[in-house]
Amino acid sequence: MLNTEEIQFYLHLFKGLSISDLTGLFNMAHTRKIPAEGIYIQKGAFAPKLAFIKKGLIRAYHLKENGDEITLLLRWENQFIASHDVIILQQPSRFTYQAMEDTTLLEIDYNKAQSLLDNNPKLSAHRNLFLLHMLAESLERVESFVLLSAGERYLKLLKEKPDIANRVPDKHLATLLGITPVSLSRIRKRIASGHKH
Amino acid sequence: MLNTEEIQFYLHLFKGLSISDLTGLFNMAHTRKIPAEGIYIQKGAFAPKLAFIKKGLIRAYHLKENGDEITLLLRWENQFIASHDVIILQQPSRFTYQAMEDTTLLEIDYNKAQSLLDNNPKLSAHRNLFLLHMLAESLERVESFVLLSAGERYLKLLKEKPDIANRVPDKHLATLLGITPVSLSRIRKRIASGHKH
DNA sequence: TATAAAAATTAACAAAGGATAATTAATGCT
DNA sequence: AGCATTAATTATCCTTTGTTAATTTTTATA
Repeated sequence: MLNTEEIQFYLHLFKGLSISDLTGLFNMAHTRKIPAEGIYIQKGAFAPKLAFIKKGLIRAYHLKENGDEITLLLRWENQFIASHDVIILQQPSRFTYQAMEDTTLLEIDYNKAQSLLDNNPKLSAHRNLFLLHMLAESLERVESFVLLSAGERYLKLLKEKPDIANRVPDKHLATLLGITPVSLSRIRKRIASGHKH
Repeated sequence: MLNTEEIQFYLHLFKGLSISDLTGLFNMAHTRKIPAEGIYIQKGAFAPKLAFIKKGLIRAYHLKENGDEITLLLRWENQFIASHDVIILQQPSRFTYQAMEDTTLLEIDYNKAQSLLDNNPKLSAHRNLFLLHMLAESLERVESFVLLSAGERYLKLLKEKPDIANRVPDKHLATLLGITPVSLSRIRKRIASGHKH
């Protein structure tokens, strides 16, 4: 299922884990391909699945009554993606998860993975590190809303993920930053004209 | 160190844990009292400590160049408090943690706790649940910035923690919500005058 | 390449928010 | 209780953002 190159890659990514630790996980994983614009998790879905993004980009969005979409989350290659409603809150997903590009996932049943991780201290320790990392990410995003202006949040996003602007329409970046597409367009204009923010 | 009533309380709080699981943790914990206005973690501090708030309220804030304070976090009784800079990012705390009331903490050395948890699967599983819970909390706060207006965020805060308004000055609630105290005052006026949002 | 569709920009106006300062209210302290 | 300090509100003015709609640009596709 995995070739030598991939094994090397994952051993490096999950450093500290042995090949046998990894193979247990990979044996219960399967590859899933989502075409661009395809839906990975439908709003209302309740299947506890966790996926590693090998390639591509997934967007989670909320659908407003008037039909407008608000993007809550973008996840890309080498990140994990899951509905936190399903996994953490154990409720149907309030959001829809859509591929923005042709996307390849390594998908795993969360409950099965759980029991495997629970019985392997080394894997448990890694899960712990991953959770801490995701918590830090989320806290940093909260900070950006409290401490930064919309323009500063936009610049920060571009700095941290420069290719995002070529992979996701600005209108989705705008709602991700908590503003409207029109407002982001004005911010971009201000930035382009050398203005401070 | 703990009386029967407290043991009952903690067994219920950390349900699924045995008394022996708990005592191991409590034996390495010590009580710390912070008077109102006192500092728990100074900006720049690097001590890896984790505390359970038995009583009181802690505020984490950022100090701007002009002297203004921006509140990032409020934590109260029966919640854990730690500098995520120190614990997760392993860097000196960028924020100051200050008690808003006379506060009683059960404090533990994070590194010592870690090794104890690492060697006890039941405790590890609980740590995992706590991390998931904190992640959910943080994600929900991100959602509130993306999906709600400032007024809606304020009403949501009051609904989830009604006594907060009597325990923390509005100016701190304002910056916690990402707005200025003046703006919160206007929002309160709009709400009082029966307006929508 | 031509055409249709979607995205981005711009405009105009209204609403909300930020900055500053003055005023009023609440709180703390001796 | 009286006084000083701090918090909250209000006012003014200016900036930013939201809303809607028109226009331009880009992208996708026949």
